[in-house]
Amino acid sequence: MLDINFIRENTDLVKKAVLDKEIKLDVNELLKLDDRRRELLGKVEDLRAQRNQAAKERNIELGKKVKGELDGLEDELRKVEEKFRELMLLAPNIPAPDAPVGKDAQNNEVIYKWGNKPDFDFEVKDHIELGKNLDILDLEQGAKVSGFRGYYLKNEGAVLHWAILRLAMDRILSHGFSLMVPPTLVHEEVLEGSGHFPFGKENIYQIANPGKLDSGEDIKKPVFLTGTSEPSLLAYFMGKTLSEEDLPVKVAAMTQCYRSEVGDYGKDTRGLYRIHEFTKVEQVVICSADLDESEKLFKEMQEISQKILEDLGIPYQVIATSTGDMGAGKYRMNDIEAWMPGRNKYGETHSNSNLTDWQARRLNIKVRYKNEDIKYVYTLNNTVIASPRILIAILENFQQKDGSIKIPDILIPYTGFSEISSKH
RNA sequence: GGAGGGUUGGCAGAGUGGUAAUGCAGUGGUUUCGAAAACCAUCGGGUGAAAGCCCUCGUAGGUUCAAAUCCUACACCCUCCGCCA
Repeated sequence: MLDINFIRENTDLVKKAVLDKEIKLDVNELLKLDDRRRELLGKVEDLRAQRNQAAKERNIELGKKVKGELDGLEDELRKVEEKFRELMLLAPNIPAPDAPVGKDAQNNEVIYKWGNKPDFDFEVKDHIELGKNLDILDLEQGAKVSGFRGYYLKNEGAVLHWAILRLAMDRILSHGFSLMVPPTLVHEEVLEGSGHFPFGKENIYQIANPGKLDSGEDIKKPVFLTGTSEPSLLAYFMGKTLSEEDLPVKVAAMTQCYRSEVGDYGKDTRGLYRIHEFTKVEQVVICSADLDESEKLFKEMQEISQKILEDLGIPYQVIATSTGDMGAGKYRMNDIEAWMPGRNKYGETHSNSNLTDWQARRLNIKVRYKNEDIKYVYTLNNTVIASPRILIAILENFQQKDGSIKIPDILIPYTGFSEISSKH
């Protein structure tokens, strides 16, 4: 969410952001609605002041007269405010001045490359074939049990999954992030707060049977499965005013993530790349309302993710996402793409975002400074590791001629084995 | 499954129909070599240059000229009994 005063004073900037991010919002309509809202609010507050005065004076006659005028206006105000809020939820954050402008991923810019792509002197297999041959991945049974995009990891495959997640957990703990186990079933306002609603609503699963009340009545408030732990980590702080010395808040969680992928029919239909549920270690930072500090923390998180890939020995590139690809709430977003030989291209494995105060306004998270100033905090979030997608890169980059997989040294303490070869 | 009690600012806590006491903590200041103590101011949110005005007593409805207070529904917390692990 943006400050309505900011929208009034920087209308052109907001209109440009709406255009660059391809948001369906008529800024003029929003401003007109705000005019009407202010007008009504003024009248209503005036009448309320009269009513309060009448009550103080026990002036029942005046009170009755005021009530008559107030009822209709309050009703209209409620309707106008509801519509106003709807449009406000669509107003996008202003992207960073150096973010590439463009409507989609075509306009993303590669800003950094690391590592040498492996040079195979044999025919490269993809993770599907490797996984099947080594008996560590079963997509057929996954589909039978869970439907399209279902999977089983087995044997060393399952161990490898948890090994890399444990490595990621150790990394964030050593960087001073505190661990949470947050809900993955959340209410609508949590996803609205993070900005996943209304924009990405179709990618979120809703629970069909949210349960019953003590009285035996069905629960009516909808419940959703989160696609990342970011919303619930942030929502822990919603409605709170933090103290300056509490910042920056650095929290992280490892949760199962659920995505319906309804907007991506026919995309990446094979293997572990695009699946309905996966496990992710995610980090969230809440910091002072200071752009420089948030950019510093953004960089810090970026380095944690890059270092993990470097320690694993996986070639990658860092992408500055374009305005159209970054999402409405974001000021800046960098993706990391890991080299995936089976696809013969880079595939997105990480995403790091700075949302400045856009989420904080929705979630009402503030900071009180020593001098008593109160401001909305800035929020950031970053992928530390997401598995099994990252396994694609590991299996495919470290495959050997005989079809075995060499495990990166850094992972051996977590796996307990240094290679996966077919012996089942 | 049954029976009670409760929810008011960061915390404690008054307020049972007339528009939110008070204390502690916090912040700024006076004093001090410095601190403590004391004293003064400030001390829920919004708007505003300020005065002021509006909002706010778990949430949502309702009754009333007027609701923290009365009514209805719901949420959450606590205690006890039962059951289960």
